[in-house]
Formats: sequence, C-alpha cells, structure tokens
Amino acid sequence: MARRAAPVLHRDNPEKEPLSGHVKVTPEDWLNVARDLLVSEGVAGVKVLAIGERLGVSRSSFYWYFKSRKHLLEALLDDWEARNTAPILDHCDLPAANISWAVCNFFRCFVDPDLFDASLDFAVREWSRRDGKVRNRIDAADAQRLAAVTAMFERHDYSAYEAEARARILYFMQCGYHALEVREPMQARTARLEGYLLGFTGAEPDQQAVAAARAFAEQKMDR
Amino acid sequence: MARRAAPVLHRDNPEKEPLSGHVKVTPEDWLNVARDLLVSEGVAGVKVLAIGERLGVSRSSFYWYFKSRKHLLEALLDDWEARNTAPILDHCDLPAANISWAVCNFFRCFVDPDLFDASLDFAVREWSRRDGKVRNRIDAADAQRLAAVTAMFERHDYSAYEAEARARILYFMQCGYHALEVREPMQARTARLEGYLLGFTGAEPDQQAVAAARAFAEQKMDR
DNA sequence: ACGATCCTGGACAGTCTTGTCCAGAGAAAA
DNA sequence: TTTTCTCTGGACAAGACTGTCCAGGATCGT
Repeated sequence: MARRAAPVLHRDNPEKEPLSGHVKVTPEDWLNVARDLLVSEGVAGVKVLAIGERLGVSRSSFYWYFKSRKHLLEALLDDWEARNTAPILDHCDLPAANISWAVCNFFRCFVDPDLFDASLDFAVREWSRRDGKVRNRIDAADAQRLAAVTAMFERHDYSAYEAEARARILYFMQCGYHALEVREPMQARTARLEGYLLGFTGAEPDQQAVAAARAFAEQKMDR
Repeated sequence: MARRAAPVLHRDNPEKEPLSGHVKVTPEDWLNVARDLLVSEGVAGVKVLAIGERLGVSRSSFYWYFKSRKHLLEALLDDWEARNTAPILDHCDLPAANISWAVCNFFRCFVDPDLFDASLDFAVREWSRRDGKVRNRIDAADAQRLAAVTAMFERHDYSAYEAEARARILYFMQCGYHALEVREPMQARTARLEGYLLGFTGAEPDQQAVAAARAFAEQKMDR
C-alpha cells in the first residue's frame, strides 16, 4: 500500500490563495466555532469538517490541536460549565431591599446574554438527553442553581417550604420560557414582568425594582 | 453493469429463521418505532436502518411503505400534531368550581402520559430548532395552548392582563419542568402542587382540588 | 542564511447512511 | 392448480464523516 499521488502544492495551484500562505488558527478558534455549531445545530452538528470549512482551514489540522472529536466535545462541556452557572449564583446572592428587587436581580441574568447564555445552556441540556455523563453534570448545575434561588427566598422571610416552591416556579418558568423560545419582543416581555412578580412572590411588586429591571432589559436590547 | 451475485435464499440459509418466512410489518410499525427513536435519540437518530433492525426486517422494505426518510418524518410530525394539543385544550375547557380546580385539571394533562406525551412534545420542540417548517407548527401549537389557559383564568374572573401573566407562568413553568426533566419522584412533585397553587393563583388553594389532583397523579404513577 | 520545529493540505482507509434495483418468497385471487 | 399481487432480502452505488499518514510550506531561533 502507501501508493499515493503527489499532493498538489500551493505554487502549482495559484487559484487557492494568492500569497497569504498558511492560515493559522488556535485551539480557541476551533472551540468557538464548535460552540456556535453546538447551539445552532446540536451536538450532531459539531463536525470536524464543518468547523474546518468555517475557519477556512483543512480538516486534518484539527488533529494537531485535539486528539479526536470526542476530546473536542469534552472541552466544549468544560467551557460551558465555566461560563453559565456562576453568574446565576452570584445574582441570587446580591443584596436586595425586598423580594421584588431580589427577583428582578435574578431576572437580569436571563436577559443579559453576557451573564447567562441561554442558547448554550439549552444546547447542552439537549445534548444531555443522549449522554449520561453530560446529564450528570447538568443535573448538578440545576441543583446548585435551585438551591441558590431557594436561599434567596428564605433570606426574604419565606418559610423553607414556600421558598422552595416559589424558587421552582421562578426557575422552571424562566427555563420554560427559554425552552419554548417564544418569539416575543423584549419590550412585551419586560412589560409583563410586573405580572410575573404579582404571580410568584405573593407580595405587592416594588415598582422601583420593576422599573429598574425594565430599563436594564431595554438597554440590553439596544445592542 | 448490473452484474450481481445471486441472492442467498432462505432455503439455502437455514440459519436465518427456521420456517417463519417473511416477517410482515405495517406502516404503523415503522412509524411507531420511528417515534420511539425520535424521543430517545432525537431526529438525527431516526434512521431507516435502525428502525428496520428493531423490527427485524430488512432496510429496503421501508421503501415500499414510505417514499423516503423525509416522508417518514412528515408522517411523524402529523402524528404528533394529532396527539398532543387537543387534550390540553380540552382540559382547559373543563368546567371547574374555582381556580384551584381549573389549575388542577390542567395539571392532570402533564401528569398523564395518555393525555399528553411530554417526551414527544419536547423531542419535536428540539427538532423544531433545526427546521423552520417544524418550528412554525410548534409555534402555532404553543399559541393555541396559551390562549386556552388564558381563557381559563379569565373565566375565573382574572383581568385580561393578569390572566395572560398567570397563564404564562403556569404553562412556561410546566414546560420548564419537563424541559429540565427533573429527576424527582412523582410524590414529591404532587406534594409541592399546593405550593405552586399558592404561588400562581393568588388565591387560597382549594384543598379538595389539591387532594383530587394528588390522588390522580399517584394513581397514574402506579401503572 | 539555514536548520529545527510548527502547522497545514491532500491522499487514503474505513465506517455509516440513504436510496435504487431486482429476484423471488408468500399469500390471495382466479 | 396456476396466476397475480404484495412485500422482503441482498447487492450495488454514492455520499458524508472520522481518523491516519506524510510531504512540505511557513516561521522562528541562531
């Protein structure tokens, strides 16, 4: 075996790229495009060839940076874990004058793509349905987040029982919203924030908190 | 071309199946296994070979019943539409003495796999993220369902504004619950029903309604 | 200038999947 | 029984994807 035609060299094939020569990429480039594909196409769409094409680079150079596609997927999972849970925990721990402010703080996470990438979170969630290891990691993340929201309600004098029920309503509702990917302008959504507060705190909404959250969301929309 | 080895006949190959001869399947068999695979593996897992193997039938006989894989997927989508939306609309329209009973009726849909197959619904939802046509159909289904829940709250004297906010909390929360596929025994879940009612109706929960919903859920669990 | 190293392109091999074709088994009709 | 129709099995072809190998261009240090 090992009989093989001589590879076509650049100088013999000027159509390729005038003089730029090799295109250099970093492992981060591969990872970034992989994340995009995970979100837009699902884990099945994370293909070495597809990433290489988008980077304008040959497929085989991938194997210089990653041992295999499987290792890329592991890196992708680490990347998600490093991004998406900490901001929620932080925002639940933020000091708040009353429950309205606390809920509005929580709400900010799900409005600001820099704090929490909902698309990425749900792409990983979908992936987890077909992979036990992924599933375990996302279960742990959900447990952490729910515990943080529960603690938030408890700090505002709800009983343990009510705090947990309301935390679940709040977190599940927000996740349901993203799961359904409702096509609704951000304005309509924030306008209904007051209604939500009415629904799940059982207290009169603090209009200042609502206004602040609305302003924040609208500002995030402008970008 | 068209040179080809003579196919191995059954009588020449007794290893196959003693004497049962051809195994007959129906288009419904193909569809049922396809639905299972859609739920467990996602749309990418709906492969002609995989279905055929599970049916114990050769891959090529698939093409007698369906023009192509694409046509199977269309049939799958029609099948979902025929199953999953009507029960929700029906349960929202059920007569109810008060809002607690109404919400508990709604709750039943999401507890009874015969009324609403949440796994199938989310499998289609996931599919819809990669296919515009699927997306349009599921958007329409969501709109119908939300309208029904909103109307339910309105019949119990909530204002249009509050009815919509509470309908969204209720529907999104329930979807979020299924989207996250929380691993929690049904008992724990129904025990928290009262807490949910407390959270999103803004009224004192009707203990009889809660008890009835609990009993229903526990009975469904036994099967 | 020149050698060592980094990184990429293309060929190759192997697997998996879809879709087509046709011989012929089984069952139903004549 | 014989004929006809329905349905299945296996071969074939083509395409997509993964992973391997290696020649050699590009670049950096000396």
